[in-house]
Amino acid sequence: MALPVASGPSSTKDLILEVALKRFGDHGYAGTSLNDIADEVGIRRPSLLHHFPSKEALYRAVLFASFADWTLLVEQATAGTRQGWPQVERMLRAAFTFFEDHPEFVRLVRWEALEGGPILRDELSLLLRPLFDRGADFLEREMDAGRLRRYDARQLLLTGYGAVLSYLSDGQLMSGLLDLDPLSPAALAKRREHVIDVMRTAVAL
Amino acid sequence: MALPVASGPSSTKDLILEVALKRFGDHGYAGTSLNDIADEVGIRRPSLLHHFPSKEALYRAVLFASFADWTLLVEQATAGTRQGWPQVERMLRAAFTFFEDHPEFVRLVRWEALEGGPILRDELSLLLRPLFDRGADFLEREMDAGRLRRYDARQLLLTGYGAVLSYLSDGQLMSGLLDLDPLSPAALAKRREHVIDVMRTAVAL
DNA sequence: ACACGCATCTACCGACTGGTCGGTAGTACC
DNA sequence: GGTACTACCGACCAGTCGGTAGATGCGTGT
Repeated sequence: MALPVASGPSSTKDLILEVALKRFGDHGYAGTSLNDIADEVGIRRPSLLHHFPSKEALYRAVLFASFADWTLLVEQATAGTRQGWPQVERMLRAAFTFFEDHPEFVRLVRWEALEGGPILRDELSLLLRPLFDRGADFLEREMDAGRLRRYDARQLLLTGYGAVLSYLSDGQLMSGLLDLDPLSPAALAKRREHVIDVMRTAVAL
Repeated sequence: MALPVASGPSSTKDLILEVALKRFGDHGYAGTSLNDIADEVGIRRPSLLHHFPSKEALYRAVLFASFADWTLLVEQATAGTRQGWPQVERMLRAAFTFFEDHPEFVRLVRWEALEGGPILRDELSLLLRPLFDRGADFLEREMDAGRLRRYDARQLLLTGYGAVLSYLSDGQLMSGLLDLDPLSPAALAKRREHVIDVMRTAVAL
């Protein structure tokens, strides 16, 4: 009985998903061809289409698989009964760590948010909305209890979303504006602590 | 001598630029075909290629024209000698108004930041960097003078960038998470005041 | 030994891509 | 009345796209 290794996709299908996630994340849906993916997997395009019936089906599978990971992390990070700023910081740190470990996911989400195709509008929103509402409810509860400074809870969530994801998704732009590699561990740590610092000053009491 | 009307492109070339900006902003470089643009302009593709020698040349022209507008706005908003938070708020409001008026520009920048093609890396960064440095210098000066709370100035700029642009670029995602049209005047005003509110709390003294 | 099913292949399709070619109106200048 | 120029067009090019059809090989169960 072999140990399941985190980074070792055994089946061809898993390998396709892994490669597709990278390619879609790097170049978006329109900018990625099935040949690109198949070549990197080491098979021909028809073989790829044997595992997934169409390009859109593959893209959908990649998107939902990634999103499931994200949902799982949110569940873990929001378990427990912590309150006020400590819980906000806990969530921020968990999100940051997750995004650092899944940079392709961040970029995939950004492509999807930008393109705004039917998948996002009709299906992904339905999955995202509960998480968003839960976060907003938490913030509102804590604001009511006087443990956080009062803002519009939903707007605050979007501000955090933008502050964290923009940095991680816009790599080329960042490396043109900053002096060191924006995705290096040092730069990521700096970014993380800065966002937490700003948010703490803005919302903690 | 005719009055130059802001929204009236007289020549075919200007019309092409206008349509191309919209298409590239909506679907990105790879997701836009020259036929799409030519059809909307009302000419055939060869005629379009008579005005611009290639797709990339057209894209480049669109990008630099938009960027020139943005540079101009920054110049205007930073003229004068205002200090501390009032100047930060002034810049924030100017930027927000500009982005509201040029939604295609916001999305174009986001596509470019995400795709990270050679244009961004080799040329756009050179134009963006001075603006970025100037902003960072201003913030550092004001922090040194004790008129703003101390942060890493460059990180703070990036935080503002993400907070403002993410909302405006990710329209479909926002409309799935918020209840009213995220680009309606009411929603935009709400977003603007929220971002300013958070930033004021975070940096004003 | 044989049949079955899965994974993969080669070969091909129609649609579309960015780009080129030759040609044709209309117009301005000399 | 030439001549030259701009703006446009239809036809065509080679290449790529996503997707399909049919054959081959290979492992397994009977």
